[in-house]
Amino acid sequence: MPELPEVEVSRLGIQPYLENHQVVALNVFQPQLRWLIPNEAQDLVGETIRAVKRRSKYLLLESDPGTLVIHLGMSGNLRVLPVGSPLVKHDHVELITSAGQSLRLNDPRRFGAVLWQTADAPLSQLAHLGPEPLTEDFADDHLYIKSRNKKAAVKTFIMDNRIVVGVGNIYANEALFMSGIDPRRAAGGISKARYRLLTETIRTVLARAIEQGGTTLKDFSRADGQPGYFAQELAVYGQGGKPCPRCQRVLDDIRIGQRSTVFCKVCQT
DNA sequence: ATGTTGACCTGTAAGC
DNA sequence: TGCTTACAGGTCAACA
Repeated sequence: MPELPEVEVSRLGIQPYLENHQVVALNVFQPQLRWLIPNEAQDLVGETIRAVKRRSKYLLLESDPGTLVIHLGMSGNLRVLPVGSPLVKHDHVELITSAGQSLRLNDPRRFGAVLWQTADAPLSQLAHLGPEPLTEDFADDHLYIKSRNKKAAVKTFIMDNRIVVGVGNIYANEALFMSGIDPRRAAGGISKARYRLLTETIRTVLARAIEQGGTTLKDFSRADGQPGYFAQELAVYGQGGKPCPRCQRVLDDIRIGQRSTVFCKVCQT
């Protein structure tokens, strides 16, 4: 569900309620998410959350003894509510702060995760991630250099977290359309100039989506329950069979790596 | 090594 | 009205 913009919107929404606040309780109603929630996560109770950060699509609640790591998977959502608000179906975890707020993780499909990381036990999930697309680490020629001799489709390539993080299916489709690149092309056969354009497009589309509060397709919402408004700016995602916004030809809807891929055979080469 | 596929799980919509 | 199938924002392990 959430790609980088939606995770960042969630981070911005929960940060004021968590940062510099003490954790009073971590209540687990369903420990079996993507992985079993470790008992060590209870080490957060009694600690002060020093910072709320993000790496890739992982949210990081940092305290002195360790970091609570939250991933929203495909259907996860975070809300901040007053303590005692009624639980709803698929509320799996709640974190209660000394300010009387309850952070709720709701995740119908349970592909999300809650993990605990310490200096002694770094998480493998965070170990081999590529650069953050909205920082200097995502260099202009990074994609070009990494793609040489790669035969996989360029869409699969930019969705690979080892190459660059945070580009999920929505924004991969959008960025490739905006760059005029056919998503089926082998990553290794694309020019340096086109990768520079794609790099810039990935930066701008992600930043724009964050500005708009993310993309709400069905169930994503901000921590205050409000939807994001980027869905109305989507050019191709979910628009298969409709006219291309640029040339009016019918948009193709195919599968690449088991993910729906929408593109224009005229505008994307 | 690289590329591809199945698996995890629930909800919803479409087709018969 | 059912029942079955396909698909959905992600990622990881197991294969060829």
